[in-house]
Amino acid sequence: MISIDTLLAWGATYKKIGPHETIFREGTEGHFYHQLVSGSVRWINIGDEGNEFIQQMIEPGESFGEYPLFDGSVYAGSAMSNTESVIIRLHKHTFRQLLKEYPEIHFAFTKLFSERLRFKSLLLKELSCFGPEHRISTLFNYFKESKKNICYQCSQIRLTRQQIANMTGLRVETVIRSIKNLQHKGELVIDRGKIYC
Amino acid sequence: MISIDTLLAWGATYKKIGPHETIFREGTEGHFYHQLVSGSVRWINIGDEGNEFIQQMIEPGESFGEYPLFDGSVYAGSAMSNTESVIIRLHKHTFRQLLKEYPEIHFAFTKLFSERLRFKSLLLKELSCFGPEHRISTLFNYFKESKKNICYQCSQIRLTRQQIANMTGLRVETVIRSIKNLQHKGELVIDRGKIYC
DNA sequence: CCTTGTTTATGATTATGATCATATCAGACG
DNA sequence: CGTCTGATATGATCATAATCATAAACAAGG
Repeated sequence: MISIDTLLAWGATYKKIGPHETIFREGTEGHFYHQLVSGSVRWINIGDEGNEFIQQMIEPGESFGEYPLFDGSVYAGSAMSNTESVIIRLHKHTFRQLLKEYPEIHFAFTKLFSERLRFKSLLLKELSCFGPEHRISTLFNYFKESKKNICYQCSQIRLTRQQIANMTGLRVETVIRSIKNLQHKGELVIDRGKIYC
Repeated sequence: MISIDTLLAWGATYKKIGPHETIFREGTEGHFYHQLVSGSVRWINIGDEGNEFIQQMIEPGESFGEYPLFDGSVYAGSAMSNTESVIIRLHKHTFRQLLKEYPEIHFAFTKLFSERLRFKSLLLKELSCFGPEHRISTLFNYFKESKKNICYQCSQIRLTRQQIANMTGLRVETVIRSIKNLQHKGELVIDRGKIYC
């Protein structure tokens, strides 16, 4: 979102994260702007029986955990690393100063929020109105258009079926069976378990 | 969101809307900033068999349909009036000029977006991880805290069971039965069909 | 090449919310 | 006051995804 140079100039610091580590926890106060430099992070909620809902998979260059910086409330979800990762952090106060200094960066954030709201609205509509196959199909289309969680050369979905389940409110088995059905309908291709669409 | 005076000074115009009218339609281009002055509007998606998902009930003073103003894409849902309403509109271009002129208004919008993202994240978590009673209970708690869709004197929920169903991805009958259960558990009170919590 | 752990796959059974069918209630209005 | 309409209520049945159980495939590492 923000160039590394700008962040460093404003006093941001790097932080190295091991695999399967918690970066921040739902319900706690947030004092930092976070941006992923390398690796992979997921932003999740955890239900009663430890079941996970993935709100977003964060890819290098993307920011995460921003709500507290704008509305002053606590984190709405937890951030966990999938692999060894590097993040860059900036203090909340400095971040807000930076936005005031650079209105164009502020507008970029409003645009980002707009797109995220759009995606969450889409997902809500899906979870509420449609069955498994439709949900998965819509999710894949979104990945394709936004070039997220997908290899942009070979169109391979870079998520496990468990992760897809955790993004659509379904169980692994249902995802596996639904994807099979979508293959039979010719909507996608499965080769050695890998999904291409 | 923005004071009527400011809006008028920048050339906004009033528009009167009859009951059950469409203000804008999902998938079409958006050229206006909309703010509800009086009446009631809902922002919805419509599924395959005409079933409705209510993304938001808009109350006087609130703005709606802003995504296209920021990310340049089409409307993510349709806006329909529930009752006779009055809205005030400002051209997209003028709106963006206004934001540049008043950074504090821009920050107010970022905050609003933050809160909306927070709510949508919460709902997604609910739809994905929890059953009917939990969903409804969480929704009511949100109404209580945010003072939305609730009479702030008597705590009466100002929504029909059908509308609650359309916000939680459930059917009316399920909502009716779940609310009954919540009453038995003492989580709320039902009097002549009205829900108090 | 074999071993180990994770991911994908598939069948059988079950539980839950959707659906269908009807009935009752509350409020508005002439 | 009766009439009408939209909302709430309740029982019976059904369909679908969850759950449980188990197996096969694949990737990584020595």
